[in-house]
Amino acid sequence: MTRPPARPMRADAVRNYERILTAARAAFAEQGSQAPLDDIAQRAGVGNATLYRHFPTRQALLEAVHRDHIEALCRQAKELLAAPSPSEALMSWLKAVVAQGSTARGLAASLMAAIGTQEESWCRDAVFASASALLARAQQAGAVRPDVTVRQLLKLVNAIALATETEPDRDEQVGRLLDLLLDGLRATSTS
Amino acid sequence: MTRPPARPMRADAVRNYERILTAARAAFAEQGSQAPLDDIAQRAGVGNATLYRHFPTRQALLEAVHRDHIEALCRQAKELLAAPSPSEALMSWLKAVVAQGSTARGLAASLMAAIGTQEESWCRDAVFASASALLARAQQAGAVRPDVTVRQLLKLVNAIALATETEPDRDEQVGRLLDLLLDGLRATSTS
DNA sequence: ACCTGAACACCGTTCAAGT
DNA sequence: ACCTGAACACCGTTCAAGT
Repeated sequence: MTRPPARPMRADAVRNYERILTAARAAFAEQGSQAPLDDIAQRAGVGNATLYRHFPTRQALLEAVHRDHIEALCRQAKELLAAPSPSEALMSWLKAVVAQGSTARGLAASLMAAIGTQEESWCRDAVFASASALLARAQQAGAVRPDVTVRQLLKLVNAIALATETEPDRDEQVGRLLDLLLDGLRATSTS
Repeated sequence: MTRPPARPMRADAVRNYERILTAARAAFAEQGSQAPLDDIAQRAGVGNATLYRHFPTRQALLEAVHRDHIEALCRQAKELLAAPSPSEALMSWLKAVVAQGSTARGLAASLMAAIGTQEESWCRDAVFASASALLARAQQAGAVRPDVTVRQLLKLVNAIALATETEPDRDEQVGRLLDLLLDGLRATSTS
């Protein structure tokens, strides 16, 4: 239900939808993913109930805001599936995931929440699909432990993104932590 | 300031202090670390302002509630410093940290918040001291990468605890994720 | 000194009334 | 259909008044 405009939408509704997204993007960037929804509505120049009408939950709003980023990640995953080295492809993608999560404040929290949820989540499904394909290929190539699940992998990667969100030297930190994790993922050469 | 009773405390104040702790422990266990403070005050049979008087912030209350657990972890760290294998000592301790974080709901979040904070935190100092000693010993023994910092280590470990907090098969998950991390921490034998 | 309930502020959610 | 502001509920924080 956080999918596109569905079908026919009144012109003012479309405009409000877009304005809310723009306002939310700015608010999340400035104040983090806990930014007050009333603030966002006010920035967008709409009533608070209108925000709620378009986005029933905060999670829905977060996913919509980060939709471009997530779609970019999915596209990148698709390209990487054609890369020569399955393990390097997976590694590259995970780095991109954390990079996105670090750049776009709130994306990490958004993903983490989506991973955990039981409910319908377009965001989770998309990310899971991308990660699954890359992981499976790396495992079939014998480059990554066969007992690692997509869920575990994403949880860990997002945990890193979360853990470093407020760090002063974010980029440096992310690189090192991710290297640690990726080393742990490697299948031991001696079976 | 989350330290012990300081100095002379009126009898009823001491009793209230204890009752709040007991109530908070139960509330955090049932509802997680976001349990309403008003609920806790009501359970304890005190005014909400009394809770606030004893514990100025939620963080202070969380630390006080988990004080026993944290002290247990510190004691264990001290013992493990005398263990024959520095690397196994570190590994054991980290497992204990996650186990505590998983058992006592809210502890993981509490620690994570403490690690990140700039402010005075008895909790953070104690855990940092324990972790530092064990990590340094393992690094000096050449068993763990020399470029891993205490901060990174604790962030990762707590991220695992956080990431698995709501998992159905928690114990299983924790074990596997921690193994992955610990493998990554190992110094490569070929220098 | 310490406790208390009430007041205040803030924010999410719902609803009756508008167009 | 969709929008709106106001109402309501919830919770954290502060304060004036009590003992």
